[in-house]
Order: sequence, then structure tokens, then C-alpha cells
Amino acid sequence: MHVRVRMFGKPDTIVVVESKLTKLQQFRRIIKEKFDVEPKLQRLFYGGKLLEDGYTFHDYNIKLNDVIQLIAVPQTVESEDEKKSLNNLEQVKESNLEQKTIVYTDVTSTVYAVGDLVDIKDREQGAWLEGKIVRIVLDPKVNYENEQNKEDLNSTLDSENDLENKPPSNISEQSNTQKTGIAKYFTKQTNGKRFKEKTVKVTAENVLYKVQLDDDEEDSELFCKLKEIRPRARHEIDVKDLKPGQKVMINHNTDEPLEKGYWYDFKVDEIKKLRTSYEIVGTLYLGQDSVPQNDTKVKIHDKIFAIEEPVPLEKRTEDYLKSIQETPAPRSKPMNCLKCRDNEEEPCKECGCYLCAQKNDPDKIILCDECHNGYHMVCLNPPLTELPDDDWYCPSCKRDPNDVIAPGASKQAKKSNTSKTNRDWGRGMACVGKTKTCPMPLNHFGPIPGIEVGMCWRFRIQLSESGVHRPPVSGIHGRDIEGAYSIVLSGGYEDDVDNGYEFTYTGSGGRNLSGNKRTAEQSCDQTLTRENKALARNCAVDKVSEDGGDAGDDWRRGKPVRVVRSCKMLKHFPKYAPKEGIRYDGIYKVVKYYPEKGLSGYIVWKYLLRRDDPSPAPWEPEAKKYNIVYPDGYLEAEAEKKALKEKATNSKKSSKRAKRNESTSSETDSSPVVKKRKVQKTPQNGKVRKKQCLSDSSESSSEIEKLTSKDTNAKQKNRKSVIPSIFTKSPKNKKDKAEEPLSAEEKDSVLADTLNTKLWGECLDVCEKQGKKEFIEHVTQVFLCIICQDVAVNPVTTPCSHNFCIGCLKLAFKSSESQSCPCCRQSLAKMEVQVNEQLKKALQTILKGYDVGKK
DNA sequence: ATTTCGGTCCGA
DNA sequence: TCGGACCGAAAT
Repeated sequence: MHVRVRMFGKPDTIVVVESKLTKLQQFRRIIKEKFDVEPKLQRLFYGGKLLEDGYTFHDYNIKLNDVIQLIAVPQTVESEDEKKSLNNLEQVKESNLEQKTIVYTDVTSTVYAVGDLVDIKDREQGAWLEGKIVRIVLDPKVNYENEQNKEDLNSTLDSENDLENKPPSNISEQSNTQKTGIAKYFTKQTNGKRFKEKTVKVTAENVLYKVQLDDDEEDSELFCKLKEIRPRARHEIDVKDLKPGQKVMINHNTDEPLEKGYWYDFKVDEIKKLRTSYEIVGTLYLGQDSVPQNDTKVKIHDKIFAIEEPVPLEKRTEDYLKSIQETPAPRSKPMNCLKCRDNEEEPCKECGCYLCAQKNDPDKIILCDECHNGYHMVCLNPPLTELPDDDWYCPSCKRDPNDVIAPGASKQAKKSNTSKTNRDWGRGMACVGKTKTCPMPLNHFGPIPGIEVGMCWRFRIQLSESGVHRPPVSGIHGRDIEGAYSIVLSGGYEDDVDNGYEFTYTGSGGRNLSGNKRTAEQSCDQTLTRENKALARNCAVDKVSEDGGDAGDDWRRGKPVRVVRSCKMLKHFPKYAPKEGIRYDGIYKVVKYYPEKGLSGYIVWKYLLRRDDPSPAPWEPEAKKYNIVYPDGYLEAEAEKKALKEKATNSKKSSKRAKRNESTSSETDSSPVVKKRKVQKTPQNGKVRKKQCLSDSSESSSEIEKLTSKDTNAKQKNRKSVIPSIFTKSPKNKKDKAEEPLSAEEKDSVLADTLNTKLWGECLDVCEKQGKKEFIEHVTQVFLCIICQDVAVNPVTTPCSHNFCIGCLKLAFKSSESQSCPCCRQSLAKMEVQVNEQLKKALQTILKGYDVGKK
């Protein structure tokens, strides 16, 4: 599979990895090749998490085409780290020789006072924790000799400048314990007390704030720099008042986004109202250095706080002092145990004793150094009488030292639980999920705005993303209470028969799929349930029946089914199948459905589908052709894979010059690899296809000739079905009552709709020549919303003279970036979306009493 | 929890 | 090259 690696200032780069089981250290080597950043200096983030070696893409749930952020750590810091660890070694030696203690020098800061309530930035996660300043001292690490000539203590510290513009300190503090080595240096130079009397400039660089965390029982020595603290958050912001661009502090759990977490800075880009809550999208700042995580989605399940700016002591007004006196209510923290949700009453094996699940005597619960489960010492068998000095392993983690694996023994004892096979299942497109979502509702009938007949994709999951056909595997998408929205012709069922404009489809089921299979031979009768029932509901009959149903002449009134054909149909019905991928072929209706003994001998449900779409079928010569669409980055990744493969074979057979020349020549067109293959294929298929097209058109035209020449819809531009043939109503229906005129009210309402004069003209023409019944029929066709396939309710008339339901149009706009007409693609960005009240009235008046539209 | 007209690897 | 085995994801 492949992912996108994003590095500041560079375009995203597609990086191919073997599979989901690729380890991070392997990945780092590829990154090194591409970005020239040493593995050690790479900081990789995914979903706000720092990725660590030893884990796989699967462990982090990194999916196809996901973005991984790469930050190169500057070399200097690395060497600084190394220097420090060297120092530490020396320090340990020294401290063994002579026990030195650090002498801190109290100073006064111009920004904070002892006792100030502050938030402290956690050095790993970058979360803000609640605490209080208990002491303010000089940083013993800073060499003051050079400072002394400079300004004195009085030179105030401009807090904002210091906070915003301060260059990053090279001395990165590792922990809160100041090592004796540096302290010794400090005392040598100054000698503690005397130093205090000296005037030294107190800057963000050299002052440390000792803080006490609110929920830290032990008095840990935590010294913070100026930039690591800020006044305690105390101003809540209502989510409704949130504005894009605003930077606030929010609660977020980086591991479990739905749970309570810690408090982080967040820059808001977008606020989304959900059913019961809000979701905000923006930049989350993680880690000590506030690494921005773009496009992070956070569900609001807690307060939102304003970020407080420090107020220097001398600028503190009485009001301000009063305001900071009060201690804000403690902020929520992540749950300690998600299993029992920290309910002390509830027995829990996760956070209590793993054996008895009780939580009593926590001091007698020993933790396993392998699995970290807890065990009451007395619950163990045999019970432990005293705490072991060394590591302790629970009964299930303990390994018998005698139980060694014999040399040459093939398999290591696997850590089990997950899959039982060693199969590397994570490869390729087999197991990927969606990377986009179609905004149309799941249960949408009819065409998807922006999706044209003939559009084609390589993988089923893309059809799911586009909204054309949602299930990644299943052939029918539908709900038994409502109907089917789309089906796939893929040759997966032996009883299917495809004749293009009509086909017989087979229901699903009747197979034994145990063993986690997706397909199998028919092994029992199919039932009229689930998808099968759903598809039956599309048929324009009163109700679903176990005996089947037939809509007859009314077939067009059935619910629309989006139909896609897969290239897998080439095998048995090549006439109408795409050469590659899966193609949207337009709207079909279920003419009839019935149970029948299939080729297997078991009962299968069969459905006769018939095309009812204004666009020409993709196999017709006049149909618009579309290029196949691959997933984002797929072609690049394939080219990359191929290049890698060739590189591997080249290095293996490096001696063979000729061979190498051959492959390099094909390497030159590495990016059009796939294209080239396509071209090679075409000549063969091209011939066959042309012939097919010819026979197709002759066939269909003869059919048309054979049939009545009278096609009521024939003059409808863009709206008529391309294949009216046998499916149009029999001319018999069209006798009679041309004498039935329109009422004055009806005529007036039609004339009032000036935006659709031309279309109404067509309708009136039909009325005059063929009678009212045909007129009504024509009106329902002409003013059909192509999005929902019903007569437009609350119709909007576009400048390009197309009509849609206002709801459907809005949905369509939402689903694509450009606001264009779902019918003719003309830009509608400037159009004011409003109901054409005249049309609405006209349709109501004319269709009054007629049962049109099922909504 | 169940179902599924994909997709890929692996061995014959 | 082909068929068998079987994995995640999405929707119901």
C-alpha cells in the first residue's frame, strides 16, 4: 500500500510500503531515501501520535493514502542531546564521589508572582496541566558571567515578546531534576548567597518557575521556563461563539477521540453542528514544541477555554488581582480505566485485580512487568508474601527458563490472539477502507450529482467513495424496508444474463460463507429477505410478495436503481462490459421479480431490470467517454513498486547487460507504465469492440423500426431515454380525448411560470396533439428532478433552464466543490437558490389528483 | 453481530 | 497461469 508523507515546505510525497505490517524502522529507511533525513532525526506523526519503531502501520491503524507528517529534528539538538548524555555520565561519576546539592537562588520575576495559578505545558504531550507557582529561581544552567555587564534586574521582561519571539533554547531540559554537575559549575562560579546580591537580568532565558501540579501528591521538583507556563485558564467560551481562526484550549484524547483527554491548544478552522453536539476541525498543537496537526477533527464534549496572556505584575489592576484569586473548578482529565469508567464500585479486571476484579487494598496489588495487569498478592497461587525486588511476571506472562526453543525450530511462539495465519493480509487494495465520503444520504435513490453515465473506476471502494455503490463487496445496496439504491453486475452469480438495456439479475445469499469467505457456490435456497427484499421493493407493484411481482407497463414507475458494470462481465457478456474497472451505466428499473430454480438447482430470486436513463448507454457510439479513475496516488505507487522491483532484479542480475538495458528502457516511461499497458491491450480489444458496437446499433435500430414509430418522448431533448424501443408505452394507450382542454386556472398557472416557457410549450404541444393524459405524463417527465427522479418538489429553476428540488440541489452543491448544474455542468456559483413559486404552483395545479411522485 | 458479485497472496 | 484460501471494511 502507499501513504502520503508531508514535510513542511514540500509537496506531499507518495511513499510505497510493502504492507500494513511494515515496521516503522523499515519505513524510516524509505524516508531516508526520499527526504534525506536520517532515521534518528525523523519525527513521524500520524493522527497526532508520534510513531515509534517496533510498531507496524497496522498497529497505528494507518490506512491507504493517509498523511504522515515528517519533521526533521535539527542536527544541533541531536548533538546537544549526545553532549548532555555524556555530561550525565560524568555527572553520575562525580556525584558518586562527592554528594553535591543544587543551590537555587530566589529571584523575583516581573511577569509572575509566587502563588500564581498557572497552566503548565506537559513536556511530552504538550498538554496544559493545572498547577501553581511555588518558587521562582535563577536557572543554574545559565552562565551568568557574561550576563553581568548587561542590564540589571529592573529591565523589565516584555512578556509578549519573550513568549512569541524567543528563539528556541538550545538547552533542552530533559527532566525536572537538575544534575549536580551543572550545579557544581554554578556554585563554583558564584557561591550561592553572594550571587543573590548581584544584579542579574532576569529574562525568559535564565529564570525558572518551580510549580506544583494540582493533582500531584508527591512534591515533585518541577522547574519550568517562562514559555512553559501561562496564567490558569478561567474564561470559558461557548462553542456557539467560536470563530474560525480563533486559538483556544480544548479537551482532546489523542488515543480515544470520543473519551475525555487532556487540554491542548487548538486553532479553529471550521465549526460543524452535529445532531446533538459540535465538531470542530482545525490545528491541534502537540508535544513540547507545539507541532501543528492540521485538519484534526475534535468532537466537543467538554468546555472550551480562552488562552490567557500573562499580565506583568506592575500592570495588574485590582480587578485583575481579584479575578485571579478564585480557583477555577478542576478541569476534566482522561479516564484512568475505560473498562469500568473509573467507577470505584464496579469490579474491574483492567484496573483492579486481574483475578478477583476487586479494587481493595491497592497497595497489595502487584503489577506484571510484561502485561501490566494487576494482581492481589493473596489472590495468586501460591500467594506472594512479600514484594519481589526484581521484575515480576504474572502467571500467563511468566516463561519457564527451561522452555527454550530448540535451535532450528521453525516458528517462534506467536503473540497469538489476532489472526491465526501468518499471511500478510495488509497488501494492496484488498483491505483498504474509504478515504472520502459522499455527502449524499446513504439511502439516496437515483443518480448521484456529479456522476455521469460512463464514468469508470478501478476499485469497488472508489464506487463506495463516490456514492454510486456503497458496499465494498456486496452486489446490492438496499434496505429491505425501503428498496435498493444500486447494484453491481460483476458476473459473480451464474444465473445473471446481461442484454445491455435489459438484464436478469440474481439475488444474494443461498451460499455458505463460513470461513470468512465472500463468495461460494450456491448451497441452499435464497430467501426474499435483506437485499433481495430491498430490490423487490423497487418494482412498481403494490407490495412485496413471496410469489414475486410484475409491474408490466408501469415498470417506469418503480424506484430507480443505479447500475454499475464491472469488467468481470467481459468473461460472459462482453458486449456491454467496460474493458477495465467498474462503470456507472445509469438508472434502471425493476420490471419484475420472481423466484426460480437456478443453475445450481437451488431457488434463486431473479430480477428483470430495464434501462430508463436519459443519457446514452456507455456502449453506444454517441455516449461520452471517460477515462478510468484510479485511487489518489495509486498510479504513482504502482510505478514506484515497479521501479523497486526492477531495481531488485537489476541488482540480482547485474551481470547481464542486455537484460539491464531492456529494463532501463522501460523504466524511462515509468510513470505511464499503466498507460502503456492499456495501449497494448487496445488494438486487440479495439477491433472486437468496434464490431460489437456496430452490431449493437444495428440491433437496436432494427428493434426500434420493428416497434411503433410513435414515441411520445422522442422530441424531448436530453430527457428522453435513448432506447425507447419496446419499453415505451404501446400506442394503443394514446387514442382518445384530445378534446379535454386545460382549465383556465391550469393555463394561467402555466403561463405564470415565465422561467420555463419553452418547456411548458412542449407540454402544451403534447396536450394539443395527444390529449391530457399524455400531457400529464409529459409534465412529470419534463419537470422530473434528475437527482431524486421524482417530480421536483419545491422546484428551483436554474439559469440554464433545468429544474431540481431545492433540497436535492443543495445536497448536490454540498457534494462537489464547484457549484455547477447537475444536468449540464454550467456554473451556478452566482445563482440564488430559491424556489420557483410559479412552477411550484403550476405543478400543483396540474398534477392535482394525479398520483405522481412517490415522495 | 451478520452479511457480502473484492482483492491479493500463495501453492499447484 | 489458475484456483483456493481468507483478510478488512461498510452497511444493515
